[in-house]
Amino acid sequence: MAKMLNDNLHKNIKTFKVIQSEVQSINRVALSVDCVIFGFDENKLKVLLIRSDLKKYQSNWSLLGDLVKPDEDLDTAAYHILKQRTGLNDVYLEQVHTFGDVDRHPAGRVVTVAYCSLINIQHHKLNILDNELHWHEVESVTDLAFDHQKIFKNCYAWLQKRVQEHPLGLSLLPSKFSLRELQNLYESILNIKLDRRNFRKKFFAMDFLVDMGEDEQNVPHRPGRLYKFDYDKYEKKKKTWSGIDF
Amino acid sequence: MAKMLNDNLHKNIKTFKVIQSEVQSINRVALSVDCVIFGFDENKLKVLLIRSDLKKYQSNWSLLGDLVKPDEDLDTAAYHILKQRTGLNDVYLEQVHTFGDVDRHPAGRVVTVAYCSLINIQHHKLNILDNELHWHEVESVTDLAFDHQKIFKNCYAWLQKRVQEHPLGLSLLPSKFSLRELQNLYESILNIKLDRRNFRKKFFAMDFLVDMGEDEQNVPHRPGRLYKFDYDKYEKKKKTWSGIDF
DNA sequence: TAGTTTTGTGTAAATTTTACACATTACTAA
DNA sequence: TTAGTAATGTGTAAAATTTACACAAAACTA
Repeated sequence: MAKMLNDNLHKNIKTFKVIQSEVQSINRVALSVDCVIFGFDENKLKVLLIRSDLKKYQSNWSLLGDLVKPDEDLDTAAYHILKQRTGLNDVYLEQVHTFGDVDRHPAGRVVTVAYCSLINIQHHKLNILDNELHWHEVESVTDLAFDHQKIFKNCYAWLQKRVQEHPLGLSLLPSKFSLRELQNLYESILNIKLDRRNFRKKFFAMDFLVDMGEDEQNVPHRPGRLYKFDYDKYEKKKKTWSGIDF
Repeated sequence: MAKMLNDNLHKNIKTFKVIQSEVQSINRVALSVDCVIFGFDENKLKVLLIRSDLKKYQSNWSLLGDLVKPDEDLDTAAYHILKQRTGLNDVYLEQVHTFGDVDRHPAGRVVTVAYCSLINIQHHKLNILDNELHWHEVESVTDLAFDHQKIFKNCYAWLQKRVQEHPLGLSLLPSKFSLRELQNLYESILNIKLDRRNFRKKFFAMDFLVDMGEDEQNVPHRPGRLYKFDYDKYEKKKKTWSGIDF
């Protein structure tokens, strides 16, 4: 019995060493994170891009990314990029997909984890002019560097789907917003027109909007009422069953 | 002008070399794929697990995974695992999430990309007894090795959501199935009871079921009609707008 | 003060979802 | 053969949700 335990122990140690050597040796790849940072301005959905490191003076834009350090969690690495580029702290960030085709990057095997982030475009302004950063309308994003066009397309599709089932889209607006702003947001993201009365009815029925008792300022027309979104209430009510439908 | 081009060229080459050295040197991690393989048998949703490599004789199960080779695409690596473990070729496989916390694996930094796979449990039978593989009811899956419990939980939740909006669940059934089997499947995955008449009405209304003109065999009661799912039709009709609802 | 633009509101029709029961079929066991 | 069992197959009425649609009021502009 003691022998058997001993055997097992040796076997375990041996197996562990095999795994450890595999992990430490040749079977390793470079890992990066790329952030698709969405913003909303002038009633347009926009994405933050940077001039590609490579071919710096050609017209190739790319997503904001960086290599993941060996002592850095994936999510942390993505947050770092956001912090560094936008100066923002509490942003909506969600992992979307990992792209790992062998030949996706010219510098060798680099696997990249794509994140989507949604920020209120008013809140930063900084760190933009310094660098080679620019906001681009999503419709006009073409010819990104590497496989970034594919990554972007994937993330944009993800957003269009996600925004219908989760209130993440509201991260693109100021914390106080009018129903018109909200509707414009959805219309821009989804690229559709919605009926104004039905849109309101829908959102009021969800019962997550809190009337702020204030109206819009400085609009050249009748000002609309301002609301905020009650995330706590949403978290409590979150539904798991939406019905089979495809 | 020629000088400027030359400068740019040098700058590009320099930048490229910096990136290349970063990619090739220290900033690398081991990468694995882990497959959550779902099956459906005896009206239960099941998952295929293997005894952990480490602690081989303790009761620790783990997901099926392997390191990704430097010349292997991620999806390919996941397919390899399925092929190797189940002998199956054309299985439903989809990437779900990447787990990359620094300390998630005892053997060092290993980032893992989780895939979900859905297979028809009848079709393999093979490669099971040879190894330390077993089908486990999803409800009784606890204490998986490493962070596999977390990965499994994430993938199971993903399946419950995904199955409501996409017909991937049908991959768990034989190609010809009765409506009872289909309903049992949904009830098991979602852990709910559904009204039989409304369930039928729903599926017939979707209009993707093709009547095979055959009935069930060897059932100890009145046999039900067999149908298959028309994937081509589904692909054409796929909806993008499901309505804002959360 | 007239014109422009946008807000805020309700209702009727159509569609979808829900709840619910009974006759029929095939097998099993006495 | 027959009674019992277990599942199939089917329809309808009520409730809830979604859709289409128009006009008065508010704020600004010229």
